[in-house]
Amino acid sequence: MICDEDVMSERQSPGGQSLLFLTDEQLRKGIEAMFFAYRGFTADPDRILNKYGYGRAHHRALHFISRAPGTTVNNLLSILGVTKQSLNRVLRTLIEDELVESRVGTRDKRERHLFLTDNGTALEQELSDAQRERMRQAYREAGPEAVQGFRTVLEAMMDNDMQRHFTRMKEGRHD
Amino acid sequence: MICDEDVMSERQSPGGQSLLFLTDEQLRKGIEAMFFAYRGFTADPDRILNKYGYGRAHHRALHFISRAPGTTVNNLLSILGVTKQSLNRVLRTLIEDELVESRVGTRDKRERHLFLTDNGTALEQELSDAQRERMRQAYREAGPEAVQGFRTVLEAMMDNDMQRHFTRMKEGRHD
DNA sequence: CTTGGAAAGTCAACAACACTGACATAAAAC
DNA sequence: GTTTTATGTCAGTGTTGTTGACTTTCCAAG
Repeated sequence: MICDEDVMSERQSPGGQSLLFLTDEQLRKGIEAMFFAYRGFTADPDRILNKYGYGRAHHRALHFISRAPGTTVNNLLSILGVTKQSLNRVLRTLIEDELVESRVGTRDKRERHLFLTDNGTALEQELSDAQRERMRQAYREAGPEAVQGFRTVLEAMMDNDMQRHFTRMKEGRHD
Repeated sequence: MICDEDVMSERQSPGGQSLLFLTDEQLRKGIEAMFFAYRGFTADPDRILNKYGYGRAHHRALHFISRAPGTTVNNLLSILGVTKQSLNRVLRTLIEDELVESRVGTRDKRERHLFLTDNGTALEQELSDAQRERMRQAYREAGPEAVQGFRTVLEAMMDNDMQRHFTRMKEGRHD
């Protein structure tokens, strides 16, 4: 599929550290791969969401509430990187449809803590199952070393803020 | 950053082929990495596009016309995976603004072949430079093996149609 | 206790970008 | 000569994002 010279020209410097010679062509291929892959990445959930009359924004909210149950609206805002008005529109419909529950904070009553209801959990599962299945397939095809590299490059591609969120997520911290 | 056990559980079967044990947790991390990374991937071009009053759709059109000069509208449609109405809105403004030139086909006069003008090439360069710089940075940080893996997983994540387009693109075929 | 400011929610207006459906024109294909 | 293909266009709609203005709630500092 992808031959070595296709991906990267590499030379060994005297000091032992490897210098990379990345041509514009090789970088452009990476860009296109990212574009096409993201389409695949979202295709399955999009189909399911459409079935229920929801959009990608609903998926994202469900995903991160599922990952960090009890998260506040503000925390979700900073993870998703949208305005509160935009998030609020989505949250409102999810709460109205009883997929998400908003509980007033005990320590700070201004804050709303978000949880998935049983229905919410069910939809999140359906979406997640589809997306994970595609991921699992890709991982299986590519093999373990490829997956390691995949994750490493993706992490290096994030903004600092996103890296922070990603790391906190990995560590199970979501306060 | 990412420890081995974090990414994938691997066992060596007697036959020598490695079996992968992918937990939902590991797959979810991959999903989140993809989400955050794509934001970083588009952040720089988005800033530039905003400056000129264009959007992501204009970038995509410019990119693929630059990659496949003389491509037809139909080809572009199938690459981008949008409706002709959606693409047409974008193309019209790019042609009006003299970033893209549309030439009637010689062999088949129904077809329009698309080319970047000098101005179009300039903007495409500006966008591409920013995106390639981020890509280069990520590749450098991650190292050559990681890049190989990155590309392999991305390709496995694409739909078949997208894989076809991607392969044709790689081979420089765009007829 | 009062007040400043943070957190959350709401309303209105708007823009980008996707969609569907219908229709028009030109040219190739049969 | 009819049909199909490629392209373009008009109108309407929906999701998701934006800004700006405003209110309510409530913690915390003075």
